[in-house]
Amino acid sequence: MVNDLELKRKKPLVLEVRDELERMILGGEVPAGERLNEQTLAALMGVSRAPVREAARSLEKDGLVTTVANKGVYVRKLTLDDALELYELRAMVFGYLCARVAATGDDQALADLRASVTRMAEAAEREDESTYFTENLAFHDKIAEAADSRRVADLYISLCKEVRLMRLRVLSGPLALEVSNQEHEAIVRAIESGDIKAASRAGSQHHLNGKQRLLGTYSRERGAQT
Amino acid sequence: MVNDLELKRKKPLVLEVRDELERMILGGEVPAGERLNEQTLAALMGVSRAPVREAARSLEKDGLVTTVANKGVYVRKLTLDDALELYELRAMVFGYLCARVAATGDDQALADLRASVTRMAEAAEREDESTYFTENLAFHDKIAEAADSRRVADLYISLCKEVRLMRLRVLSGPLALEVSNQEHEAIVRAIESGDIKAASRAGSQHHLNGKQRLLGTYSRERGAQT
DNA sequence: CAACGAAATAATGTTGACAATCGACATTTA
DNA sequence: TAAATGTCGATTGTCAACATTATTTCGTTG
Repeated sequence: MVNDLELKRKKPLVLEVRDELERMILGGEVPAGERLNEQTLAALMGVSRAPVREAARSLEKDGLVTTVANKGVYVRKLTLDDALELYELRAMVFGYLCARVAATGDDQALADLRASVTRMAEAAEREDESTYFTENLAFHDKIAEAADSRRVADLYISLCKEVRLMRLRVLSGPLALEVSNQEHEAIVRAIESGDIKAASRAGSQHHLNGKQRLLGTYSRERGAQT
Repeated sequence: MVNDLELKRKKPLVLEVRDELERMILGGEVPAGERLNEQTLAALMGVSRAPVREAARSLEKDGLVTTVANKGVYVRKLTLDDALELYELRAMVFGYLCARVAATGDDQALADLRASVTRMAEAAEREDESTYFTENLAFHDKIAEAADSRRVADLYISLCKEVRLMRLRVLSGPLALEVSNQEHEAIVRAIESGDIKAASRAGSQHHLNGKQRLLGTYSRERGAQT
């Protein structure tokens, strides 16, 4: 029975640990630059050091931590320049993904994307930033999946997590949500029309605009500080 | 018992194992699709299973192997479509790297690149494919380094290794070497002139041309077979 | 009192052993 | 005979102990 299998879902231990560590890092429970102590974490989760070690190495491949030989693994600390580079890289990769979806996209995936944009529009209307944030992540994941290119999709998802290390709040204020979702709308429209180049451009532009929003946020903060 | 590996223990053991595995895979000693047996490899290198395991996980992040739970790690087998995607992805990333070098490149790096192109020209003249192959890899690595963006450079180098999984010989014949190096020449010239967009275009085009050469190779082989 | 160095401490790196899991083969049964 | 099931062997997953390396502490010395 299917239900039985789902009930006793037994993910490999290392994946459990990995997800927990990722949650702690992206959730901000452990600050950037902090060292992850293997045996402390192992004791905390009630497992041995081996799975923790392996999970940490797995996170390294996603760029969330950096490993220093004989010293340990540290939560990666991004500089502004690092973040800007990530935005540009993401823009390229996302443009590629959008182009692929436009070229090969099936109707089901397209309908999902449409529905997602609608939900985000509603969340933006309500100024519900939390819901918008979650749905926004899901929207981008959907495009990555629909592009049917595991290698590139994994890369893109990894880049998105990496950016989240900075714990930015560039999408705040009702106007920002509105503007951001208009870009989503443009992406979906380009994909629907099957215009590959337009889809690529719309996808890239979305993250390049995000980069500009980030720069705006920083210069504003800097102006407020001084 | 003392072993060769134990003597040169300057580098972390896992890196030694990693490099050895990578050499075996890229060198074609273990065929694509083959499973890597942990304890066999451990015994072969005179170490325990843990470093082998960790090295294998490290190779997974570079896309050289895939891991199946409770079954083991397998040398990744690329389809033609996979390879074509990799070429496009590489083209984007390499274009970005070239643009960065053009924007920030220091004179020393530029001189190195020039010298590298000269050496490749000489190798092409002699029809020395082996030397050209090695120098070609070094040339691309140099650009990745000079771009001063560890994250993207690592990605690019990783993508190049991944492509090598297919063990293609698209660069064979004196004409191919000549043409390929003309593209290198164009890249260096664009970088020297500081023209960022031209550098990006030249870099991308280089790998897109490589993709076309690959397609040509395949259709020719297919034609010969049938 | 500052500076150097050695011992103590704590962390990671490595190892071999044990447990869990999967695939293959043999056995049973309808 | 063929399908279902039980058992076995091999391999990965996990663990606790040991070795090595980095850091800290504290005493000695100039």
